[in-house]
Amino acid sequence: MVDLTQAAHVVAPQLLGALLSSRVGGQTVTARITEVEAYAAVGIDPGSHAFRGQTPRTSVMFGPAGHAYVYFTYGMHWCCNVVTGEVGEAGAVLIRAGEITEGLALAHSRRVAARGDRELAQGPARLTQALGIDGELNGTALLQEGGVLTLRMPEQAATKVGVSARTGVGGAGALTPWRFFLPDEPTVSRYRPAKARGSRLAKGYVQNLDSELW
DNA sequence: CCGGTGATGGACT
DNA sequence: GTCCATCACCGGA
Repeated sequence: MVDLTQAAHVVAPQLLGALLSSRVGGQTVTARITEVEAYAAVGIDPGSHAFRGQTPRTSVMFGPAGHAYVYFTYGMHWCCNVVTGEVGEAGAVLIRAGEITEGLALAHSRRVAARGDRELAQGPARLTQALGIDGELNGTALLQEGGVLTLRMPEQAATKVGVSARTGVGGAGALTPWRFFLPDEPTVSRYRPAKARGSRLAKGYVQNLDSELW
């Protein structure tokens, strides 16, 4: 069984294959998680929202594991994290992409721009949109039956896991390879290293590392 | 398939 | 004022 009170980068690869379901308006949409990113405890990860300490926005991250930290970004997008670690640590795993396995019609109605099933949840903001997740669900418990959001762990842990640097994180935070994904899954978002635009800095990052490296 | 760019608002320095 | 844990759309190849 997955222990969510462990560090985020330990929990993150174990969430690959997990099923995240939302029941909004009485209808269920389920995504099988194919890509995640880990954000470490307060003070040790410059890429984490919690790095500089607790603020009103990040208060959920400092609470107990197994709750959803949902935040708003770029003026229009929501992203969903699973809080990990002990209370006060503020670890989190960002759910970056998934395959919609239930509620395809409803997911398409929420994501009109998606050209096919694979694009429904291919990316963190696309996934929240397909599942109808927004800021109202910030702080929701994920491990209780009958909740609006439910996270069901995979029956078997993934044996083959892709590893890379995190997508939108630059600076010192880019040094830790804490993006994990299921190889050969079409729903994994295309890899775009931080600061790739016009910069040669991120060019050399490895896209797929052996799982032995972590 | 690929890279470039505008949209858009809130958190934080 | 600056920086985003991003997406959709456009044009070029």
